[in-house]
Amino acid sequence: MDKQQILSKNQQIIFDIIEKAKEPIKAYSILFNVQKKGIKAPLQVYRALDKLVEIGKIHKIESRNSFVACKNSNCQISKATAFSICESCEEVSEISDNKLSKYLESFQNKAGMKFKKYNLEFFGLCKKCSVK
Amino acid sequence: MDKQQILSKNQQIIFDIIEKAKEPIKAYSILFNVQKKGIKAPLQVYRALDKLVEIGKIHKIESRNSFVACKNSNCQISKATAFSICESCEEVSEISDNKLSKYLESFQNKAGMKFKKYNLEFFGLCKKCSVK
DNA sequence: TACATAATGTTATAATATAACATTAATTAA
DNA sequence: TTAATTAATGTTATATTATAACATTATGTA
Ligand SMILES: [Zn+2]
Ligand SMILES: [Zn+2]
Ligand SMILES: [Zn+2]
Ligand SMILES: [Zn+2]
Repeated sequence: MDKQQILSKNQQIIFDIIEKAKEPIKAYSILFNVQKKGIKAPLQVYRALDKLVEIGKIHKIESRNSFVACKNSNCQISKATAFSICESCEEVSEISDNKLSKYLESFQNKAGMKFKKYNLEFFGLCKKCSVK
Repeated sequence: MDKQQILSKNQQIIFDIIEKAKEPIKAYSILFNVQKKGIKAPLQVYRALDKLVEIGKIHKIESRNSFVACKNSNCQISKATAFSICESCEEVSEISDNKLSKYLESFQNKAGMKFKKYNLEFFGLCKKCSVK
């Protein structure tokens, strides 16, 4: 429940950038943004990203290779994530829907595999783009 | 409903390899496999992959950057896909579950965005790996 | 045939991500 | 409070994934 976590220097710098960004942001765009702060190598960015994903402060949008800050207090440490993605303007929102997450968390496939995690990405046109 | 489609030479070669593979296969692994058949450049592979995804003969496993043949006659032209992924052995299966797809196809988020497509990836341990 | 569209071939390069190894900082436990 | 352990950082090089740009050939259609 409690996501509180002390971030290291690089983790904090990189998290701040992702949180301030209004749209998903890519690793090398983050790298470009933090070079003035002394983070010079891709690996420094990727390590911070890995950790931030692990502790659920950010999520990776897999279909876009980009990252967003978590907007959802109950996506249990990044184990259950759902997003809507506009295929026109690329706007991404994290979906917070209790019924949906309950449904997916309890989903059992025929092979009886027990799931620990899921990621769901919906694609379509956002309201703005669908009137154009 | 009818996925029948005549494939071009490169598309057929690449589809055959993906279909024969028992596990998800990556673009450059496909490239390696088809070099003896005269397909020499990444772009030739990626173009065939794009087309095969578009017509629903294969799907991309986004979290793995790999491709599998569709095993499911009713995942309407790749618009609605769900997979289970074992985090230990990386086995991937396409989930075919009518209730799940009905549920997700009719899902409406709060922003009222109309979805045309979704992709869902479940992660866990397959039966084999969970007894280890 | 002629026109349009789809697919192919080719070279170069962009974008995304990790390996390997050395060093420093923070945490834990004797 | 020091030693041991673990987490984070720094750095260089390289691996992996994907697309741009342009020329050519094949296929479908009027
Ligand atoms: Zn979240
Ligand atoms: Zn939009
Ligand atoms: Zn399918
Ligand atoms: Zn397994």
